[in-house]
This record gives sequence, structure tokens and C-alpha cells, in this order.
Amino acid sequence: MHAAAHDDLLADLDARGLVQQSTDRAALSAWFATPGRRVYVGFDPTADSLHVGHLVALVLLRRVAAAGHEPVAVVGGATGMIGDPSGRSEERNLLSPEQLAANIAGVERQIRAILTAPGHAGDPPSGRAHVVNNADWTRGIGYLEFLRDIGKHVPIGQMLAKDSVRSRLEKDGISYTEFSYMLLQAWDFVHLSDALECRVQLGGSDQWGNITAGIELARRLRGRELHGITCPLLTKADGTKMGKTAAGAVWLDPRRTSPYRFYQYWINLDDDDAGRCLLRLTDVPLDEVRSLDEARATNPAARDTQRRLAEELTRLVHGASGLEAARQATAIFFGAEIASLDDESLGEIFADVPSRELPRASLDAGLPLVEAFEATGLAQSRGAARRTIEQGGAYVNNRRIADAAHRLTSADLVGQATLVLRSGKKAYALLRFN
RNA sequence: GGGGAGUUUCCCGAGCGGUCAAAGGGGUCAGACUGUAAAUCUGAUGGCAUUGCCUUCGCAGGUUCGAAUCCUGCACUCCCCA
Repeated sequence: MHAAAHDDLLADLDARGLVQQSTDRAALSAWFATPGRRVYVGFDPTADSLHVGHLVALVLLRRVAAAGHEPVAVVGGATGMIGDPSGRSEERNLLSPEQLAANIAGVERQIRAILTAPGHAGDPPSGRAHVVNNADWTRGIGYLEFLRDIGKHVPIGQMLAKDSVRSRLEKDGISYTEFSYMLLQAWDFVHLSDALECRVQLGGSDQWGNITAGIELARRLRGRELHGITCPLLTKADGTKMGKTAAGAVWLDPRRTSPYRFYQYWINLDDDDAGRCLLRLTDVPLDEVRSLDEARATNPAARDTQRRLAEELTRLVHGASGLEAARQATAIFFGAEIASLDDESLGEIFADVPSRELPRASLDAGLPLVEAFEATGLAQSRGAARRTIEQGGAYVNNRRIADAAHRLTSADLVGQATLVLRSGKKAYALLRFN
């Protein structure tokens, strides 16, 4: 990223509101004065896909690269076996080795894709990116060895003082396993400073305790000074977590969250949230962010910020083709005319909409609309379907049908065998006939 | 161990022999308004069918023409005294 290549990383993070806490600024600044510095962020493979909550960390790594340094993404093959107690009120369930392996594979693939995706102006990322698995340097260490070489240098008093541990001790307690988590992460940091000359760890504010544990360990073990920066956890104006919807988390994996729904998530954000996300999660230049802020203040209805945010992030995560698909689906979902589409494009556009197959013969006698609504799950019962229809909330192929006795026939088909039902403004379902 | 209060439809909460599928609020769904927002307003909200029928008020029995409402037993929850 040529324009940004030699910008000061710290200034960039500051300007975008991405610094919550950090170790000594002067020392950090001095270290970053040399290009090509390695900086790491850890990702624990708790699922086979990352979600929106991980975007800040991913984007942090991209900023590291943009500033002319080398991002190091650590996938927690080892730490994922233990479970990070940070920010958790309860003990986690352990993942099975098979599940963990699948998660690692999925998460690694996503990290690589994001770190190599082109930036907002289509420019490719500069420099090298490292993706490593902490199981690789943890696996071979025996328990006794670990206790003697690492555990010996970690005072229990400091461990007990960490928020993540203390809050758990005050509530339901914590297992020895999760208690030990921070030692593993601390050792990661020391190892990365040995192996890759990586001296800075970034993370969410809930990682501060784990990061400082690593810094402390390096000081005792190697007499080496490491640094850490945390960024504020991204939350929404209403206090809820970013990336949570009624339907669950918003995932980066298109099989879990389609590009359309991913795009829609950002489009639907509140003004303030969208502004903050644009600043923190995209590499849209600051002067453009500012002009969008102004545009939002004077003409919020245009929702330029939301649109821009959705475009940037959908392209980053799902690529240009994913963005195109999301836009196309958006046009259909809110535009109306469906009649001219064929079965194939219907299937693509409505990919993440529930669908139901019915025998073609059911159309011959006329399929009651109430039954169709119930069959697709758009209505929980025929009575509920009838109410929706009578209240004017039922649509067939985006045309309102207000007659509860209405029957569907083959004349209602779009393409050869598909029919699009809608309840209310946004709830769609597909009916296919064979 | 002794005394008292309770268990209602998704949630909270009225009902205390028929007019109760059960007030009110929340939630949810739909409509209007709108910026695919927030707020607000309107309607709907057990199931099935065109009057109507069926299943619901902790569980099991009973009294009654008729019970969520009365009686008996059981289970669970809460409060007070030991």
C-alpha cells in the first residue's frame, strides 16, 4: 500500500481509535521506526470459521502490513485445546481433537485470504504475512519441562491478579486447565520473539492480561523487552455485541453467513455504529471517512456510510464476486420484479432463504396459500398464515395477495418450477416443484 | 421440624363455579410512517375448520348440569419461626 507504506503505524491506530491500552509509547515508536518489524495477533480456533468479532484483529494485521511491517497471525492449535478464560464467565467445554483440527484448517484459510485480499483501492497488500500454529512449538514440550523452564518464572500472585482469573474465582471458579491458559499464551510471545524477532502483540482489550503475562515472562526468561497494544472491543451503541443478530453470529464463512446477509448486516447498522466501524474496520482513507461523517450528519437518509462500509467489508471477506452477488440479491429483495428471473438465478439469489420442495401435482388442484406459508415455515400454523395474509403481509413473487383463500397454480411459477413467497418486509421463502 | 404463600397461555401477571382460549403489560408477527434506522401509531397473537369443534391454567383423582376457579392426594418453588 504505497501511499500508506511508510505512515507511522501508531499514528494510524490512534487516528482510528484502535488503541485502548499500550506499553511504553516511546519504546514502541522507536521499535517501529525500522520497517519490516513483526507484530502478532492470536486467534483461537473455537469454531471452523471466524466471525465479525474477529474483524478488528484481522484488520489490525492488515494495518501492520500497510505500515510496512510484517503481520504474524498465530492460530491457537495449542491454546485452543485449553480455552481462554478471558471475558468468559464460565468454564468452556473442551473441543475434540478432530473438531479442533477442522477449526484450525478453516481459520487458517480465512486468515490467509483476508491478509492477502486487495485493499480499498484494489491495491495488493505489501510485504510478507506469516500464519503459524502455536501447537508446532508447544506440542514437543513435556509437562515437567514446562513446569521447570516456564512455570518456575511465573509468580502465582501475578496470575491471580489478572481480571480474567479474579473474576472467575469470585464466581463459579476456574479449573487448573483454564488457569494455565495464560502461561501458554505468554510462552507463545516469548517463542515468537525468539524465532521471528516478533516483539509486539496486538489484541482486543480482553487480551491485556495475557499480553502482559507474555511481556513479564520474556523479561524474566530472556531479559528482553516486549510490547503490547490492545484495541477497544467493538460494541454497538445499544450495548450489544457487534456481530450478533437474532439469528446468531455473523460469520465470515459464506456457508454459515451468505455474502448477502453479511452485506445486510452492515447496511442495517445504526448511524453511529456504522461510522465507528468504517473508521476501525476499513482502510478507507481518513479524509473520506470524515466526509462521510459529514454526509451522514446532513443527510442520514442516504446512508452512504452504511453502504460504503458494507461494500468494503463484503469485498474484503467475500471478494468482488461475493460483493456483486450481495448487491444483486439486495436489488431483488428490495426492488420487486421477480417474474423475469429463471430458476438458476433464483436459486443463487435466494441461496440462504429457506426452501421447500413439493410435488408438482399439488399445484394442479390449486395449492392453498395458507398451506404454502405453513410448509415453508414463513408461518407457524395455518391460522398464523391466514392472519398474515389478511393483514396484508403476504406476497407471492413480490406481489401482495390479501385473499386468505387464494390458491397457487402453475401460473404463479417463476421460471420452470420455482415460486417466491414473502411474509412482511424481508422474510422470504422459496417453493420448488418437481 | 413448625407456620404461611405460591405453581395460569412464549415471559411477567390478573382471574377465584358459568358471559374464560382466559384482563393488562412485555415479547413476537403484520400494517402505517420512515432511511432496509430509531421512535411512534394500528391490528393480530393456542390448534383445526366457512357458524363450530378440539387442546390449554403444576400432576393425578373427585364434587358439580358445568371448574383455571371448590375438595383430596402428590410434586416443585418461595417466605417466616426453630
